[in-house]
Amino acid sequence: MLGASQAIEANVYGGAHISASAALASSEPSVDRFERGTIRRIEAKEHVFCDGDPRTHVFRIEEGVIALSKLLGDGRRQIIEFAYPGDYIGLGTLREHIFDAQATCAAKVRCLSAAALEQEASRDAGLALRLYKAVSAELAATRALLVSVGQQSAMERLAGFLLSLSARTANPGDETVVKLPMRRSDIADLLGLTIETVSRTITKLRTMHVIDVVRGTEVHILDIERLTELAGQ
Amino acid sequence: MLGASQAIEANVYGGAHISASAALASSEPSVDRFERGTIRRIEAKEHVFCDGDPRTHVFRIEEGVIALSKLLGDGRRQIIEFAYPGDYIGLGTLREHIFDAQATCAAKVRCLSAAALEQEASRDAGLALRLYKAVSAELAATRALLVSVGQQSAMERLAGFLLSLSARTANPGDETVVKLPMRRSDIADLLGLTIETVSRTITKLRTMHVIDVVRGTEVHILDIERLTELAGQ
DNA sequence: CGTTCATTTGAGTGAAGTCAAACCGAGTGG
DNA sequence: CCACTCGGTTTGACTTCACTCAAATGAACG
Repeated sequence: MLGASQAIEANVYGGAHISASAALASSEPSVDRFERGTIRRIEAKEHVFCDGDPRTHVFRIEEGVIALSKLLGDGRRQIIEFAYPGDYIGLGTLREHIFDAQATCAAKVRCLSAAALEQEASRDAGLALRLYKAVSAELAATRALLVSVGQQSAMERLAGFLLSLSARTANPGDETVVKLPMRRSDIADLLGLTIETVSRTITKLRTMHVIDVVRGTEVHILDIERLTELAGQ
Repeated sequence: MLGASQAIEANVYGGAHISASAALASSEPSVDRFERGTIRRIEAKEHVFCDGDPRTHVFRIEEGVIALSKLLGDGRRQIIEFAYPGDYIGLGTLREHIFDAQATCAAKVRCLSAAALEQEASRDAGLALRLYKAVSAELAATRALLVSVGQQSAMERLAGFLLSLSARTANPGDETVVKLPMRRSDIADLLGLTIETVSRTITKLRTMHVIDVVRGTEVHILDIERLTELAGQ
């Protein structure tokens, strides 16, 4: 059906710890309109929007990574997903955002009017259906993360995270080099662990010669089979 | 806008640990067609569908509770949501189910053709938009559960769960009596805990005189303020 | 070269897990 | 009506994985 739907299914089956909503793009002119919003540049750690802000826009990531997260009163934070280029954030039906969206590194996003999008979708079944599929894919990815956080050990979570990153962002053809465009604290808050546990687990994977880490931000997967085993099912 | 949307928002803001997708019902005749599927009776512990089954139907819960869960190879299980009467399960775009749906107690579901639903939605923007909103509400609920499982202590998770159950299922007017139509193991698998921890935590709440438990399955909330505090933010 | 921020490593603690046994209520059949 | 079973729950004793606190190391930058 849609050109994008295959990419979505691939993501979902990959058991993603990251967003999987790339279904809105379309070649129809009636939709392209929403692809023409202004570009906004975001600094590392800058917010795209905050918990409680009115939901005026939907954003498509053009460059960089945006972390969607919930901050609890005492400083604990859960990251819900990392949104990569092609992903949309801010979809939904609520009038206000209920999460923070913060860049983990310098990024660019395209701003699309939420009201215009919703209005057009109420007339255009094709667009509404793409919205449905985009959110469904995101739901599947969030459920996969929930399974990981609820049931798996630190090692399983981290191995699974690296594999999902690899499947999602590595150059096609070379799945062994994975860039980590976020701090350890972001990974920790995604996986429901602490910075120290993430660091120790990465170290363990290095001493096992399953991965190699270059300058802290680039992971080379040396033994993808072993890594897959370590990720559990 | 839609009559159901208010119910959805109430659920989402309630920080639900349970499903929140009651957006499909409509008074339009073109949609009512999908509300006329056959009723299927489900025994306690019986499956509505299994992980891997072709996704031929969407189901609306009419009675009882259905647990959506993922089973890992070694027996660990994560429950994704409890679906209550009015909720839909089996929505999405994948050709196969990727979760188990199992009754926690005797239940009835209405079976609706997934193909017919999707086909109708590709013509009817209103239906497609309702699908979008239903899945969006479910996404918000799943995210809330992820935050709880990823960041909160056993006590916080259980207190939050009891409150969300109370908001969702207690008789309007008396939010203090909550029926638990599932085993301790189901609660444990939803919250990412063990049976023993769930049991111990319930016992602690009882000795604190925050709740009272009748015959193991009926919780009386004695001090809802204290319970709310214990649930954290 | 010093400052700052992020990461790693170490030592000790604790919340939740495991294993095991006791308890309880609902059926069932003698 | 009681004894027995059976699934589910509770409680107890002990263990462990991940957390906390603290210090050392490393990388980036003016």
